[in-house]
Amino acid sequence: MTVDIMWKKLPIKPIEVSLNKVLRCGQTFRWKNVNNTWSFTTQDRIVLLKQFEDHIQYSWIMLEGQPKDVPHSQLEKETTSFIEDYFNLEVNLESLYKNWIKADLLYKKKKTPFQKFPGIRILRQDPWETLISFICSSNNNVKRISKMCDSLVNEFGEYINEYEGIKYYSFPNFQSLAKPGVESKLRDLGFGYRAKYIYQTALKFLDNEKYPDITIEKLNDLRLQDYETAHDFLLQLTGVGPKVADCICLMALDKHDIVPIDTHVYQIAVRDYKFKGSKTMNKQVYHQIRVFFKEIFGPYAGWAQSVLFTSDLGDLNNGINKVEVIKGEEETIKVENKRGILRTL
DNA sequence: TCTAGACCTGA
DNA sequence: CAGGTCTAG
Repeated sequence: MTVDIMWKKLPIKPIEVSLNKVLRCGQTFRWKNVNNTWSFTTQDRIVLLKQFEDHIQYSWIMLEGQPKDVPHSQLEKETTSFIEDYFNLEVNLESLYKNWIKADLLYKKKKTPFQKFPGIRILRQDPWETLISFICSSNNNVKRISKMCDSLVNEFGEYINEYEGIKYYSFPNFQSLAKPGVESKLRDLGFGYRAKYIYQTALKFLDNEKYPDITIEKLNDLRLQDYETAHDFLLQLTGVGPKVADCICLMALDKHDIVPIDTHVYQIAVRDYKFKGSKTMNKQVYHQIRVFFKEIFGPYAGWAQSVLFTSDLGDLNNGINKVEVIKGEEETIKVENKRGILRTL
């Protein structure tokens, strides 16, 4: 059975969103690049994206066996809404970059990463998915995190449909991950000690007796709460420390000013912004650096940080999500790897 | 309260 | 060593 795909256009330039960077810089681990088309699943469809010079083409494939009586125009509207929401398109990135460049040039003599890496924005991802993905990220690398997220949807998600010979599944809900045996299954899949974290966290959402306060509704509601409330809530969950909590705050809960401090960002602060380094990374230093970056870059400091992080990352093409590439058309991103002295935080 | 070590796995 | 967290003392 062949599926008809109708492509639609959104007038967005690469300077506002660079899919190749945004979808591979360690915010999301689940987009696949199949023959130069990006693909992702929501709960009820596969979303497809393709970037061009002055627009992005998008399409979708519905959950298999869906009733056909929903008008095409409505499905299109839903898909557009998802894209606008997921990519935070109401935020004008170009004007943010202008301010960041101005601020950054006070610290840099020549070009800043913002001039070399346009189009990097923070996504507005689903809180539950972001929570589980970033539990996987602890002491881990992008390639393996991507592989783990792929295992997660294939093993525990619901089947959506097929595209280009690949079967797509939705991201599993907490009920699926709280079932008996999930932990050992995750161990078998190579999750290591994170298997326990994920299972325990899912259990807390399931067990309304012991944890009446921990529900998906409350998690989603954190978008409307202040940062401290959100941060404290997340710290209750197993496998979530200050760094992972901040990633979730920034990438799912609309806390645009929060800069997650990891080994990388710490080094950037010391190396490029003359932050007075301390030997150990404790809670106090963590807080100091976050305030430090917020003072430099302002209310969207978390967004700015992702540009710095990506420019420092070097090879973005290291994930497993690149499925197949048309010969000779691969976009190569050349970056000198500036990683200096090492991580003795 | 705060600081070292252990912790899964794969490159 | 990888975008850390948990635990004991």
